[in-house]
Amino acid sequence: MLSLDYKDKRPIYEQIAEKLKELMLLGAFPENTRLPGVRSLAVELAINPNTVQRAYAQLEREGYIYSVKGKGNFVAQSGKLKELKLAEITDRLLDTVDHAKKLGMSDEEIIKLIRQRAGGDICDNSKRIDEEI
Amino acid sequence: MLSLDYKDKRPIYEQIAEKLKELMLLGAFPENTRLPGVRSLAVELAINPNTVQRAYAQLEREGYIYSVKGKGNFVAQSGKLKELKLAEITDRLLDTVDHAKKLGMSDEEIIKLIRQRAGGDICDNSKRIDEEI
Amino acid sequence: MLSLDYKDKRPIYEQIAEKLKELMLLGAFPENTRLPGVRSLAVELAINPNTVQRAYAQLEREGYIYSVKGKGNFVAQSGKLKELKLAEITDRLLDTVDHAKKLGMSDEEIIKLIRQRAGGDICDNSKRIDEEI
Amino acid sequence: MLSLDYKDKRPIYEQIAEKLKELMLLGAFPENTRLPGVRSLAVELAINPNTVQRAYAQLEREGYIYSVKGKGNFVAQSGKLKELKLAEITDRLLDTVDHAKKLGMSDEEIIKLIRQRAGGDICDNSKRIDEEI
DNA sequence: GTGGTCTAGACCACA
DNA sequence: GTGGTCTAGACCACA
Repeated sequence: MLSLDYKDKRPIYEQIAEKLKELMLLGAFPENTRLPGVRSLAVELAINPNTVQRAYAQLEREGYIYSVKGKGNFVAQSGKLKELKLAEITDRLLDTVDHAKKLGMSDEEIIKLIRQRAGGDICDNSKRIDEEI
Repeated sequence: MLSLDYKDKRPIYEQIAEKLKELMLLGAFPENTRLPGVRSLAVELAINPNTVQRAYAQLEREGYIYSVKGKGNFVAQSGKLKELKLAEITDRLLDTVDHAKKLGMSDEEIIKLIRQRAGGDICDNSKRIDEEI
Repeated sequence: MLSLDYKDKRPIYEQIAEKLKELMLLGAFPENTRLPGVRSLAVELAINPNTVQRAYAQLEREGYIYSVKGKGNFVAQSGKLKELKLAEITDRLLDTVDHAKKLGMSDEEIIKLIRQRAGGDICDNSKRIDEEI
Repeated sequence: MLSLDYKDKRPIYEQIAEKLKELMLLGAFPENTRLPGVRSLAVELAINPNTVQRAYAQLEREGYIYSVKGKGNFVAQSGKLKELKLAEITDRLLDTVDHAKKLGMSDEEIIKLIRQRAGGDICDNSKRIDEEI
């Protein structure tokens, strides 16, 4: 279910959190689904339970899951997840765009780069772009 | 000239390297300018010379500067810097775009988000695509 | 397991890296084998842990090993090692051949020298070319 | 006449020695030619006279030049130079070949690599090579 | 325990 | 003076 990459520089607990986050944001679990228990996941991944616990703690702190004492950890409401997903993506986009701009790149140059990378050239029927800015 | 953030998770040497990188990529120094000496920068930042040394070593490995024994550390050719700048930006863009796509977003949705953030909304003749989020 | 040469001009960390590189390229370790810990190797070689750390850091940068925080340093995939080995050898060959050519030697003269050194003399139907030296 | 590369990791005095060596080995100077004076070469290269002196000292130690007190430094006999040239090249070749062999490569594989690099394939009219070894 | 970072202080080669 | 290397010793995050 989850695969770890020990060559990855990020700590194991963060990789687990990240992977679970992705699965939840992609809608892989219905809301309120119970996640695998700390111990069973630890066994499955052949790692220390503390490490799994740490991953779950982080996910809870960020609002992706909620824990019920003695019951387990559960996936948050799907409304909440959608909100987190949008925030996650826009935050990262903003960061990257800000960085590119700080180095002197314009919005249109950035978009051009994305288009080149994507291979497609969908919006090329628009009028000369720069005159509108 | 440089400021350190001790709350930052990243190691000091990396912060220094990062900041200097930015300055160089922005063209803040003419090529072949001598950077502050290992010891003098250490005094200025109130840190150990070894830490500065480490930052400089990393910058040299990455091609941003070259060091001359007994003379100092010098900014690389501006041609080389431009090349590194483009690589740096596109790498980061790719990462972000990949991440957004992994979460189920299309190229056009990504571009739309950037446009919204930028304030402009040029390519709005495309169909509505945001309903999915 | 490793021996240091203090008469050698090269820094200790580089000697260590070099020796380990050789062992790995020769296939002395299965892939993913754990290398000796930073501290234990330091004790064994009677040097400072930082120096070992530096050697390991360089090997990691060059792709020979990967390090896992809290676990240790591990030998890279043997596929990766083979690739590095070929690169290492051809780089060095190129350098040497370039140097010999810069001093006015032809490819065939170079090959002849290697054959002489190797003991064999297979391609001796070529014209005499050594008169120039 | 001589150009320095400050990005080169080797010390300046070694670069000078190397360049002069090359010129002499290529026969650029008649034997017993007087080399430029320490001070004048230092001025020309905009470096410290000590550095030039060091280069000359090394060349003398290796037999490429001889110095006459109060007169200057002179190119060695061309017989001596030829001998040094051959030694220089074969030494380096031996080193490289030994290294490649230590990593498990055969003489013929090495020669093949050189041929590939050279682009030419001169000796291919010989019979199957491996059966002769 | 293990690697990663940092400090304080030293010595060396080079310029 | 300047960068490069090394030591001794400390602290932290992670497992």
